[in-house]
Amino acid sequence: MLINSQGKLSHVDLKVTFPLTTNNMRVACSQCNLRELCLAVGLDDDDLHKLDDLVTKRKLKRGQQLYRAGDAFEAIYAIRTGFFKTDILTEEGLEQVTGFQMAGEIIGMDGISNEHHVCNATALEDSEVCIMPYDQLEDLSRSIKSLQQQFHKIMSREIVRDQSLMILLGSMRAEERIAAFLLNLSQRMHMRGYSASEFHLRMTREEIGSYLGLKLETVSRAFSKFHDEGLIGVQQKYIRILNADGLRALLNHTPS
Amino acid sequence: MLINSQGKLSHVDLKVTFPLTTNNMRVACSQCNLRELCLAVGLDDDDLHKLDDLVTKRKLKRGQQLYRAGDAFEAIYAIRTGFFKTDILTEEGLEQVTGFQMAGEIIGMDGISNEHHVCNATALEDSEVCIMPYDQLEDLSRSIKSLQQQFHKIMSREIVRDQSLMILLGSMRAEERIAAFLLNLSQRMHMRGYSASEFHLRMTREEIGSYLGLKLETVSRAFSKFHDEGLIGVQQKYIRILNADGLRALLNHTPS
DNA sequence: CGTGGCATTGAAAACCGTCAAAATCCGTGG
DNA sequence: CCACGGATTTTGACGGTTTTCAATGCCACG
Repeated sequence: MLINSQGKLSHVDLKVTFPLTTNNMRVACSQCNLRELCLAVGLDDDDLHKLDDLVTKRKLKRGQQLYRAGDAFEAIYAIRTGFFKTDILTEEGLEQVTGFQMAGEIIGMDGISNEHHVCNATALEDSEVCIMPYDQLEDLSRSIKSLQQQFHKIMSREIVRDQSLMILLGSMRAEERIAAFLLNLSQRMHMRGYSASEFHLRMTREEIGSYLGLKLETVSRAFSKFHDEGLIGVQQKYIRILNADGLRALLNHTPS
Repeated sequence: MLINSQGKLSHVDLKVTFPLTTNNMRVACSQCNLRELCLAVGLDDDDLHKLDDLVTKRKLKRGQQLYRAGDAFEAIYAIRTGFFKTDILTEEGLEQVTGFQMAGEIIGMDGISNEHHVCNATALEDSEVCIMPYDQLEDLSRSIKSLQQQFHKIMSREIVRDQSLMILLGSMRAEERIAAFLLNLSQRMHMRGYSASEFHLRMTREEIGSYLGLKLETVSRAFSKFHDEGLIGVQQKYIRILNADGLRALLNHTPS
């Protein structure tokens, strides 16, 4: 039974996801309840089993890194459970968070271009990933058209996601960014069957700020302001969305 | 002979690039002097000809749009000559530039994810593109491994590029952003055989500002300041890089 | 029960945006 | 070829937003 780390039962249809082979590092895409989010979209049973054959899994403790900038690129990863951040160390030694990823999302594609990863991927809670060796995935996607298409869509989606963030960073004020961030998190939790209206942040204020191009104090102040206005409940990392429309309203009319 | 729109001769090895077929919309990747930047990297002659067969070309006048947000996604495009911008209209009706693209670069991959383009692509000078119908390209890349690999690398490079811009937008000050922008342009001109130290900007101050998350006045002020400091020469859109190391120095030590 | 990381809050300063006016450029048409 | 008009750019003064610096408080964890 899929339980997230808060002990909250997911709404999605859940089945015990046992390995299909004797090797307990194996995992079956065909049995995975995240397959509609993942590379497995659109694959028939036969092809799903071929995908199964190249996937292994790995558990990570909170704080562990899945890969680091500079590591040779060998695989892309599908998050089965848990929560990750990706970040880059700038030349001045500052950390910049480039994304937060949750179950069903694919990470590591930054490494394809020069065969080395350009960012770090760190588990922000105990997590489990599917490892998909890239050369095998390439081979398989030449023989399975729908796998090829899905892979391309996932890469393209990453491009589009990055562009949304560029717009956020390039054109929104601090409070707009934070409202957008909360609404985005809320929606992604909801898509995965969790409550859209209350959740635990897995990251610090500093990591949120780094992601949004703001200082941690600014993030904290915006949370406090939203709290005072009755838009959200804030108790440290526990967030309740009390007035989602109110948050959305902050995004629409440009105040200036 | 490849002449750019300023009449400046490119340094790269140049040949007359005649169409290989009677259809003068055809164009030969095998004869293209940009093939080392494009999808054709790593293809042998035989495979190059297969790629030739699916490529057509199109000319655009300055100001014409190659595709618009919402258009059905049909093809990706390699820029043969000219200069483009991609931008998105935000919900509030503000334009946000997401990139400037020049010869040898591939655009349109944002459309793969939902089969519609999410941004507009506009020629900033008279330009010519290679049209690569996406379904045919997918088919071909299933039969040519090196084409598949190159295509994946190009998509990944786009992801990495977007992440660099996220870092710029998230962690740099106005003058750092503009120094980085000028150095990036300079380097890309140089890679294409043009002078790294003098070039014409194809875009307005407002478009630069939109791209960098700044207002046009801030861009103008930074140009003036760099000019006063002897780092660059500025005459409207004509830019000379007088002290590239000085510009780079602005990026390294964080002033605060 | 203390310790250290994390978060909150305040005050002051820096940075960039806004508004406004003038200058320059470019394309067009006379 | 030159004059005109609109778009673009430059520059200044001011104000708002966010950062910076600093101090305090909170919580989780050993």
